[in-house]
Amino acid sequence: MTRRLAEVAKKVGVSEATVSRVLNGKPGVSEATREAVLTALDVLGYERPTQLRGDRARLVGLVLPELQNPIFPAFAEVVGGALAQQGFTSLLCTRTVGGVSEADYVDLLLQQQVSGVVFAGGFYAQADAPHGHYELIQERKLPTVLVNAAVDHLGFPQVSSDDYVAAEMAIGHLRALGHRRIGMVLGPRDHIPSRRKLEAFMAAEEADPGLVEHTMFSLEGGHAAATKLVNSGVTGIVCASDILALGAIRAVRRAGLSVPDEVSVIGYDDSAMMNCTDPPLTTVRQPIDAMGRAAVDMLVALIERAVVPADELLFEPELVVRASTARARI
Amino acid sequence: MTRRLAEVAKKVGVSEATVSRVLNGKPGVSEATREAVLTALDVLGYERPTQLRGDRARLVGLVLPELQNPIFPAFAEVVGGALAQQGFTSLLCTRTVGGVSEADYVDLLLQQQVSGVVFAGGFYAQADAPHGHYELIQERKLPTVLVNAAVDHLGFPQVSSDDYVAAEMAIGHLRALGHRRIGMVLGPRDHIPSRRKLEAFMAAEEADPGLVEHTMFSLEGGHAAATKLVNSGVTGIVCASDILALGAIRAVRRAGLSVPDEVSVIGYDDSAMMNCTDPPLTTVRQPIDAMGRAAVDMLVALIERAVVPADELLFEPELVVRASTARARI
DNA sequence: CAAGTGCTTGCAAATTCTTGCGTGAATAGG
DNA sequence: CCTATTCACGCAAGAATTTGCAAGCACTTG
Repeated sequence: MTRRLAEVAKKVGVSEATVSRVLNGKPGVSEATREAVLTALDVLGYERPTQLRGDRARLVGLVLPELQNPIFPAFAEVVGGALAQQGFTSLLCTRTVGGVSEADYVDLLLQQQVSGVVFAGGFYAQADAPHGHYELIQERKLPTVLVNAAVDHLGFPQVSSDDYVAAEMAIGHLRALGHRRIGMVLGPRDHIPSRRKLEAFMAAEEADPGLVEHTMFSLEGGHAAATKLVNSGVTGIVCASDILALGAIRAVRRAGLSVPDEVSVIGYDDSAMMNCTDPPLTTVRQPIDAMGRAAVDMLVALIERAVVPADELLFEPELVVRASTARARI
Repeated sequence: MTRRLAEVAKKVGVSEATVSRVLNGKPGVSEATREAVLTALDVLGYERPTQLRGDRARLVGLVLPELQNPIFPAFAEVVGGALAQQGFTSLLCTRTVGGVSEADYVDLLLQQQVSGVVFAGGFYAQADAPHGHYELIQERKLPTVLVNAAVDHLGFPQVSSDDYVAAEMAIGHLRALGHRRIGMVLGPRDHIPSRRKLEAFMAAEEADPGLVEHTMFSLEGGHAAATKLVNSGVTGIVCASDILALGAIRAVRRAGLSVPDEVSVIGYDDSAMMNCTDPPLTTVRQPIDAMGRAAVDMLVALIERAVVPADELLFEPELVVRASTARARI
């Protein structure tokens, strides 16, 4: 009935093929014909068929594990801003304790016909967590980018900061200050970024596997883990997040020691306000600005059907020396 | 008999399936057909069965102005958790600098058929900001709850912490410590919670209107405002947010003075990590846990068609004395 | 608890658009 | 005047999208 392209073709007296070529800017159409088609297109008010995902919603899901650690809100702001610039709207999905799981959010996002998803700090980073929902995403060919180290077999493009180098920097900084007995507070054992940091730790000279503690990413976790390390006599503690580091500082003080005079503490992330803490926290900064932007660029490329290799893009972290680290006493 | 969806389908000359797809924003419908269906829907005054609307998505929008101030992520966690317990999923919408406005998010949420919306710190709190999108919500009768003081005429139920009392507490605390020259750093002039705090300030003894500064809610804003106040010789500064207070502390130190020995600073919110700052911040806590839960309860009641008065539920804040305030020197 | 109503959704058919290939016309060169 | 080359264009295969059918699901009703 409404053979729209065919109608235009008939009006101009050419074949559908020619009209199609004009619409797509393909060569092989004479200037006169092209113009005639263009005019008819205009007159008949032709609208190109909606390129489904591209034009429909322009929604992108951003899935985060929590909002307590300020790095995640900060990352959300970067990604949200970058997406907005490209004409996308971001939907922030945060796992809640008693409630919505990552898989639930994936279902939701698929149902809402989002154009793509950015995951940060999700289950993909934990070897023992369920990964079924990621397969679902792959089946549906939904453009997806992961932020920070993931388990191996997923095959999504990734944007990460280099955990190995970050741990090296932190340990190197402490060793340069004369620390020899250095402890590490990491996330769960199956957490890939923590594993990478552990590798760097084990590669360092005089590394003592007994001085590595695994815990949850919370202030209390950092406190508990650091208490054990302090009891083992460390003079320097490298933490896998700033929150852990704040917990560690509290633990050191509870033990009657001073930071940084007796024990140095290094965080990771450089989240907001870490320069307002007591003492201002020495930490390894994740370049979240660059990472967020890169993740969005990749995602948009995927959405536009470009071929993006499922590689991991590694970003170099940066040591930010403040006042929670000092020369070793002894 | 009254196959309502079928009726629309017949009128447009398509199948029920197509109408259903349009109603649910599913892909696979041409733009022309979609428009035709939408028109017919409008003409025939189709209303989707009430149950489907509530049951299908169980989505609630949570609209926040930013994520830099940790009070907003914290609030998002509370509300998200409370909603999850009630079987709702929250969609976090954050205004981004160059990008998506509050009105855009309202459009989006309406289009996504959310069951309700919670606004916190939105344009409703600013007298001079555009309010058109709130009217749109009222027209559509979308259940909505506002958090913290709003301009008068909107008529949504509200959950607020009592700004007047909060300011009284802060000022009372400083006066009890012997401070007489007290300054105040507030948000924009048209910001209702700031106005309420100003009222309390003006009602206090010896209040000097010259010691009130209005600024943006950012560390830099607090810094700038506090610098002026310090130059005016205040010994105590009451700030309208913790972030402003951190900026104020920085300003006091830049002026070569000490907090709290020479100038006392009080924040507002008691956001996370304010006990880790240097010095630990004395602040007035918003009971966000109770507020968030109350907001969700109200919203759920609204969604279930209960009658909820469009009142303002006032929550009592709480003074948390840490180490950024001390007895006045002189 | 079966039957019915109203809506949603998987699947396959129908429609619409894209593209490789070949034809024929116009032009140029021999 | 004949042949080679180029170029626009249509044909038709095939890729992609839209649409209806009918099964299925959630809920109500007899």
